[in-house]
Amino acid sequence: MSSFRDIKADIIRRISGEEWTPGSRIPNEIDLARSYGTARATVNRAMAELVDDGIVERRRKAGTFVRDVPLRQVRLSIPIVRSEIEQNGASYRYVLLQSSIGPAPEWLQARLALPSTVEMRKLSCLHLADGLPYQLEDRWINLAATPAARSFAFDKTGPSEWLIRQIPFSEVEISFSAASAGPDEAHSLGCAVGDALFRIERQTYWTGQAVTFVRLWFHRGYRLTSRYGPGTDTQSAARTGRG
Amino acid sequence: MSSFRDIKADIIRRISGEEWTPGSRIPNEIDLARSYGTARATVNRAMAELVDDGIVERRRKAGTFVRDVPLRQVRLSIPIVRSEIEQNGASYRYVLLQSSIGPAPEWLQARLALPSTVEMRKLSCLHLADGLPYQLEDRWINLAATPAARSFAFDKTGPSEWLIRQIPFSEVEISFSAASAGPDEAHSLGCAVGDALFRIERQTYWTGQAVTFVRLWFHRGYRLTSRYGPGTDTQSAARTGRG
DNA sequence: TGGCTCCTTATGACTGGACATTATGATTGG
DNA sequence: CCAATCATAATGTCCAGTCATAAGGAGCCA
Repeated sequence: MSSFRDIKADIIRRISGEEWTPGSRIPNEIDLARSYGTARATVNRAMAELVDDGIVERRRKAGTFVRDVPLRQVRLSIPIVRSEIEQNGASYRYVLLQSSIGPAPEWLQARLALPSTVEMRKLSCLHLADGLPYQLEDRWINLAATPAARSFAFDKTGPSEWLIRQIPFSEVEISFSAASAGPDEAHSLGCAVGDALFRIERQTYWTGQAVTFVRLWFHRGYRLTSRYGPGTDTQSAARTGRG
Repeated sequence: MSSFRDIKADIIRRISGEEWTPGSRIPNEIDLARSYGTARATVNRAMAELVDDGIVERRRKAGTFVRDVPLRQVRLSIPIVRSEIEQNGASYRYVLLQSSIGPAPEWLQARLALPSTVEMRKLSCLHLADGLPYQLEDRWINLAATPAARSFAFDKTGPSEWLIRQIPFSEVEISFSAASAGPDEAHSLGCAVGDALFRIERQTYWTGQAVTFVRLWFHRGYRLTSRYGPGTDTQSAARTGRG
């Protein structure tokens, strides 16, 4: 009597024990179900998870194959900065630094494939943990896509929390990079000009239209951390690592 | 007649259409199955995916709830640097810069919770794309955990490709950060000292024991990019963005 | 008020069956 | 020898039912 978890674990064991080697084909569901003494659906569920974990590949008619190189993937949960700070046991504070309405800068028009006439709300916000600068948020919101953003104040809570409720199921492109702090970033985040900062950029689309672009500058020493493995469900956490 | 995909899409539609608002409870599986004219298992499968996507939360006896704030998560596939380069249409070249055997430095002993007597293989490798430095790999391998690493040459292929076959199903902690290039990094990657570089650090455990630690320094301007959304399966790609 | 037990309810898992879908590989025809 | 065709084998999905599991909540008792 095996659960789908037992079956999954057993298959991983047999792969790591080199009984089934990378590239090779493993028995079909019917045979496996017989050998484990379960229904085929149970084997199928175990297999579906192995596919999801990037350990095997399946093709109809062809069969199930051990991936030549196991696909290493992390699931990162991108936290709302407020929760991230509060989960670290620090007090959260939000400051709106700057707010204006106008056309998008040229690089942003190009990046989001926007017509040059589009008006955008530009915001600069600072998120603080225990009074120390934690994240600087440079945000542009397309007013043609979310007109409600024209008049909303954004003086109490950041635009991220507001936007996530306006457009919960958007298409997102996110990118991680490193960049040197310019004068503005250095001033806001309390670091030196030229310091290496971790940066996330995210552009959000809703029904094909660009809704918002954000550039998040994290404080010096920030790291985004995640654990993963075959057994454990992947969890991620952000650590400040200040000092 | 609805498939689990139809059901999933319909539920997303009803949440985004504010029929079911964040925090509220949605009907139980039996009622939903009746209303969609399917078996409960089909509704269950749709729900399981919604949980996986971070859109709803489920608790036995309590029911299924629309998450107050949808969990934004990205699935990043961490590419083998060789494939990453070749997929970008560039030629891959590998150079072993330095190799030695000795005790682990103190910071690494602390970080991996190793006894100070442990011997490690230390490697420095450079991965090039079209002849340009792409990634600098500083690698430590615990020889007590993988004795075979003592004598392997690592002159043709990098240790990552070798290790992934030795220990395919390991527990991993991965972290992303930004750091300034020191003299070594600047020299190897052909950038200036102090340049902001994107950095990945990864420590790998096998049956509770630390096997290897690696610090990957990416060339200036590197970004790790991923797209995700409710419909699309998440895909990730790395772009060099040189220039 | 506070804490304990126990019933109930909703999800989670599994069964043994069925039909749908597809890509493969063999067969056939030019 | 190549290309089109087709049977088939494997996965993918679904059904109707059963049993397992966890936790909310009512009721009880101190």
